[in-house]
Amino acid sequence: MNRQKLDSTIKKAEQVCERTGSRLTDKRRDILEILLSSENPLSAYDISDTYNKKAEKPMPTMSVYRILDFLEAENLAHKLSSTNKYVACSHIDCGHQYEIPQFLICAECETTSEVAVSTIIYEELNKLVSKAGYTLGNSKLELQCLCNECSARTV
Amino acid sequence: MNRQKLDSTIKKAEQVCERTGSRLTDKRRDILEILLSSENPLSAYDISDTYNKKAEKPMPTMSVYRILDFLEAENLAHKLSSTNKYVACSHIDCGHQYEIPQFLICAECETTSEVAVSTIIYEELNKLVSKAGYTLGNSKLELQCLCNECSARTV
DNA sequence: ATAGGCTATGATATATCATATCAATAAAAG
DNA sequence: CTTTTATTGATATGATATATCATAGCCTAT
Repeated sequence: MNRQKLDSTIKKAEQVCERTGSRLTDKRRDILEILLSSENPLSAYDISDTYNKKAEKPMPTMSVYRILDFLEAENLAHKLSSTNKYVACSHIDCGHQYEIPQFLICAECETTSEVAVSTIIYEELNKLVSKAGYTLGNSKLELQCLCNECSARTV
Repeated sequence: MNRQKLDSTIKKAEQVCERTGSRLTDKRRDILEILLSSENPLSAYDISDTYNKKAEKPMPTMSVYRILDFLEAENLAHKLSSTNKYVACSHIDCGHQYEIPQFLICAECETTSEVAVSTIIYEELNKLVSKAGYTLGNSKLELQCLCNECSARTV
């Protein structure tokens, strides 16, 4: 992500926080920037390593976890539970309504795309879930895939 | 799961292993039985605790992990990555073709149901995935839900 | 039957991921 | 400016998981 895009995304993120009455502090912004700048999902320890390489004052990983919790609560970041890693939300810019996010994760290189679940999938899932005696909650979908590059390599 | 059902499921599991040229050893069978007998998903450490309560000779958790890997490879068990817990496959008995398993996990009590993904969902997912430049791999779907009981309680 | 190879398990260490708790500091509100 | 609340730091610990090397059990062929 280039600097200009990054700045505008951060600005959007600040607005999101304003609306919920929370604050995007310097450290929170730094962590969000690290996520936005990364091609791939990062673990909490990856993030604190990255942060600490640049910062004068190191941040303990425990603070990173807290900040990640905050970013998740604001829907600015997501945790991928299949890999225990974190990504920035891809839709901060577009001020989207919150939908079920779906992650396509390359099993080889971990490249990850976030797309919204299509209405038809959502409806079908809902049917299935209620037939089984459950109510659908705030779910994320994580799909193990191969990206085209890795797919080509492994042929 | 009652004893009779359990025994017939284990027998099926043995056949599955025979077909792949692997062995369902005593310990592997014991672990599978623990999973089959449990209402809820269990962590590897839960499993070794359960095992060690009954066994004369305790099994180290590391062996449990190895056995879980084996059971997963044979599709006799699944790992739920959203909770880091393990469940027996619900479809050992029916000798099903392997399909995308979908887990409905109650966010309150962890009660879990396994259902197969409907064809329509599968097709829609495939479309989405290829449009995004990926190929769908061996995925599982995990949905955070509320079961009817917990749903009633929290109203 | 037994020697050799293969599979399965045990034992130990260590890596990785995450939460709890209490103290210190910074920001907001009165 | 001082009280209150939100944020961050520091330390300890818990929970989950892998790596590695050693040992034991089992198959198969001579």
